Amino acid sequence: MATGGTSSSSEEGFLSRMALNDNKAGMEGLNRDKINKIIMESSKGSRFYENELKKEQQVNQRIERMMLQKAHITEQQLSKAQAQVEKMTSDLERGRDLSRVIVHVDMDAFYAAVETRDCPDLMDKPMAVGSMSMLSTSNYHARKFGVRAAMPGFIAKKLCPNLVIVPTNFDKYRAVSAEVREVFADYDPHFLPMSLDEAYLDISDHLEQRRGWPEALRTHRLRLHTNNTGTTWSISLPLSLYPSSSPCLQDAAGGEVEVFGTCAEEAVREMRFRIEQKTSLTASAGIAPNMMLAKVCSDKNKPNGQYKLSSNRQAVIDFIQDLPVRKVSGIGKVTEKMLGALGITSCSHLGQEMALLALLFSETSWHHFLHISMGLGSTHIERDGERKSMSTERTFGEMSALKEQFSLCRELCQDLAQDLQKEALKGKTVTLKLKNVNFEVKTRAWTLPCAVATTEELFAVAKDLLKTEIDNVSPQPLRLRLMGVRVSSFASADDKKPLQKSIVGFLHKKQTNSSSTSQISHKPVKEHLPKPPGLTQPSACPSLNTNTSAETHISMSALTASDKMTHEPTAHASTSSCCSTEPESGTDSLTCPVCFREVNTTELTVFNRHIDQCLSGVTMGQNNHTDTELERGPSVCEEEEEEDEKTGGKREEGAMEKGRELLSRCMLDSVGLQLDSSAGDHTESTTGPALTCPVCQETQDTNDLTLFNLHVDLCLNQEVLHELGGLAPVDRTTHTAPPAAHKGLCFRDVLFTE
DNA sequence: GGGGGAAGGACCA
DNA sequence: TTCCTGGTCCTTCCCCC
Repeated sequence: MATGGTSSSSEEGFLSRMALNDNKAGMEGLNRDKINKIIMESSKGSRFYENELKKEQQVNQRIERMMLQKAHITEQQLSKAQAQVEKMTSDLERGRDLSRVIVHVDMDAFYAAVETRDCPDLMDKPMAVGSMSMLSTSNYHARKFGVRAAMPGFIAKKLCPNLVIVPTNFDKYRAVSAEVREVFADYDPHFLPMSLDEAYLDISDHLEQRRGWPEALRTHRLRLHTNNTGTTWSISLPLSLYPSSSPCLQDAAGGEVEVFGTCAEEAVREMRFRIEQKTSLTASAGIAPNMMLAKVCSDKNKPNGQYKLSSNRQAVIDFIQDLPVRKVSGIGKVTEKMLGALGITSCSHLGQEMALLALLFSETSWHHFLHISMGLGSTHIERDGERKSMSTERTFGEMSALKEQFSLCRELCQDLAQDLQKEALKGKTVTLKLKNVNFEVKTRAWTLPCAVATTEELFAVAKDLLKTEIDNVSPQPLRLRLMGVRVSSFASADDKKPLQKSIVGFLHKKQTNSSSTSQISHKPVKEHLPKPPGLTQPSACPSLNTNTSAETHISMSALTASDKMTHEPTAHASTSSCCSTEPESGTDSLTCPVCFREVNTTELTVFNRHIDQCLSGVTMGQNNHTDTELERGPSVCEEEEEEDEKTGGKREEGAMEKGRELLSRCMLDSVGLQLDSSAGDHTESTTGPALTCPVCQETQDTNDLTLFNLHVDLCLNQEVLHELGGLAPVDRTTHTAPPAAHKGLCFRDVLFTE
């Protein structure tokens, strides 16, 4: 039921949001009114409906603000914007590239088609793949009833009582997708898959080669297929579905063959033919000079069809003229509605109102609109760069019990940790996503100074974020219907490189450390530095390895933590001189990884003592190192020191304590890493002083680093388990870190076991 | 005022 | 009775420097 005060006009508006989106192949000419009535009746009064109503109102408010803004635009502003648009238009026009042949291939009703292929009984029935909660796709029979992807199954059933709902089988779809991709690769080895059933290809190079191909290379034989019931049938479709200039011939064995031509349309027709031969599934394709247009074109003759847009400017402009904005990828229901409020429904309108759009929308948005209105898009297909985030989430019936919530949280962290491990990723930002029973979504994120990846590390952060949310609604229970955990801010490729074999490398004289300088110096210094520990971070750096001993020190990505704490200061030390290509020579000093100062000694014993003092805080009175110093490094350190003198050195000691602790912990990571790398080389590792465990502080009766590592692992695990009980996110209003168990960490003996 | 993190939302398949 | 999942990008807000 609509909330009080809901006017009929807002319901009308709401209907546009909830109503059938028939912007999909196979859904033209439906009885929209009848379908929408059923959808509304099924949805009204539900929490989902209420939430949609709320979102609709927010969009309406956005539109109102926009219209108000529009009313205040002066002629002068408009003409200025017009000049700006015109300049940009001519710049873009000059750069227009019509030389590439881009193809967008989309499998027809993919999941449904796979299921139908494997169960021909479904052939003539309306069917959908998914569940009563949600459908992934539907076949063309079902679409005639208004049943489509992203529709709940129970509503679909009301629209089409005879609908057969088949559960999803992603393993099967992945296998078929792999077969399809094998065909794609023959036309563009660098094709860009967008999902299991969709890809972009640049076939320009293929066409170049194809022109010189003999007919035999362009001839494909029709094959017989056998389905899983043992029935054999010819999968050759009527040739009319493959309109071609080339004849259908018979080969020597009497089988039918198809000869394809050399032009783009023929190449794509051949590709679709081969996909169909290989998988018994049909695909549709669009051929155009860029990705944006190819995507629109692939929808033109769906299903089992293709459309080519000529590579000349006028053809592109003509094609764009009457294209509804909603057909363009990237323009969804909200943008469509906002543009609609300005009277813009087609791409030609978009072009006409560009000056207005430049004043009402952000630069990114109106630039995007301008590209669309000119029919411009990317002509360079490149695979996505590095992954930006990884997440897992789960929807369930109402969950209010704390125990269940924390247990699920841990499960999600575990799943995510496994996924991260598969791709050897570690990230610094952990985000908890919660959707309550009213469909309100909240995300709560925390960024750590070190990259994390294990279940315990993720859970340590996620559970604190969850706890905070639970506390916020207390004494009411947190009534959830979805929970998710995401990790982002992955360590960059640079960070992953083993810049330094061990922390000892860092302690070498600066001139010996040119490699790390060259790796890092091109980036702004600040980017590489950890946030001031204890100032904005939640809890003890969970990058403490909590893995089992087998994996504790070998993780490559663990380098990120050590990089942050060991390489960066080095980079820092060299940053001051990085502009000079001349390495500093003749320096008889070592740089302290804690205070970043140069210690005038090359004696490790003396230097060790200095580090110990820095870490234990004994020298605080003399040093007054602050977290800010830790962040900025030596060049700023001195200025701060002067400032400190002026301000009487009043700094937050608690924060400093945290900073030292955090630093110590992150350095422990480095130590672990070093130990492990040395552990692989026993000839080097079995000499040296007795080893003192940096966690329990006890001297171990062994020189064997493998054994010693095992001991440290055990101690660390215990330490972390202890900590997991007491982590609390930082109070963002006061910016103080939560208390965490601090141990005066002395890892000198471990550091210098060379 | 700019940079950057957090939060939320749009959009896609 | 019942409305997904996993990802990217963008905008807005706020804090800090």
